Amino acid sequence: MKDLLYLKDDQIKDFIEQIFYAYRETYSDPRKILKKYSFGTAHHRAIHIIERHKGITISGLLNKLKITKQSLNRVLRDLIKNKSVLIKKGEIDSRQRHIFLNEKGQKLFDEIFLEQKKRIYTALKNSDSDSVIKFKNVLSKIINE
Amino acid sequence: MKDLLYLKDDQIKDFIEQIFYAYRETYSDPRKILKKYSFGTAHHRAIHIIERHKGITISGLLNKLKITKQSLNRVLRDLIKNKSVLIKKGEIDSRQRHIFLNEKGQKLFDEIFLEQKKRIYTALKNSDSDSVIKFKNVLSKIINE
DNA sequence: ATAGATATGTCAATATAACTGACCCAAAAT
DNA sequence: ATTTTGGGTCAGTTATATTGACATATCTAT
Repeated sequence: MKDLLYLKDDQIKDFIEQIFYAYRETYSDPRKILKKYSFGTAHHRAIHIIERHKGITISGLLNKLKITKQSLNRVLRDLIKNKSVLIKKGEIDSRQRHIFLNEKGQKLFDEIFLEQKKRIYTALKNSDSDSVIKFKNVLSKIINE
Repeated sequence: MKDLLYLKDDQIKDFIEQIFYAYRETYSDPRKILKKYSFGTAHHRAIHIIERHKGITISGLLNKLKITKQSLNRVLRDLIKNKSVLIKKGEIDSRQRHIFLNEKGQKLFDEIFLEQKKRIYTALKNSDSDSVIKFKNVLSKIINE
């Protein structure tokens, strides 16, 4: 058994602070781009998850975003109106809606991502692959509960 | 030169998604406690930074939180009213205000932290010390720009 | 001593993104 | 046939941020 010095409260407090900064900076980078389309971070988060989980259902998206369906509805309405997002009725279960980015939405995502990527890319480029793997592992553990 | 496979866009997109989850979960854990005191996450973030940077000035706090002074003012007013936070005039530069948690504020911080700590503690406990060091390093690089 | 810069405080209006609660319909599951 | 599930929507409210304008005290530099 190691001494677990790295589990000291101060270290944990630092992580809590750093996670806040990492999130804030990562998601504030593309705000100018979003503003061009009159979108905010709420739209960004939805677009991001839709791009990563193509065809996700409404309830699937709700589970990832952890917001109310009323909140999601407003965001999706904006994205649909803008023709960035496309909704398809489920073929198996026609109550369900499957959500996709269409061409316009994908272009918007790409533009956002290009901006947002810089920060992460630079950080990873200056780290070795073992660090990146371990970063990913710890991050996963923080999320998984 | 390695192949840098770990810098593929999909990996970066995953990180962007995971950083969002990590932040959201870490900061939503203590919401019930905050609600007892009629505080929200804005108060929480301020308390956290004040605890980690005792005696920080208003402008120092603004630089860390990256909000406007009007926003911070509302939060600080609540915390002062609640007697969780104490403001001292600067001795060297009396324009400055130094911000501290007083006993009540420290107790509140401790209560919040106890709840919030669980998630991080568990994640770190299940990682080796090398992983924790490397997690910290990559996280720092993400923040530093 | 005075002029300008800095640190902070505050009023007012507005924007964004979330919430609660109450309903509704259509389709699936029992 | 009834209940449950997936989704949609109206209305009102809350939390947290913004912009812009100004005010005051104190420090710095000339």
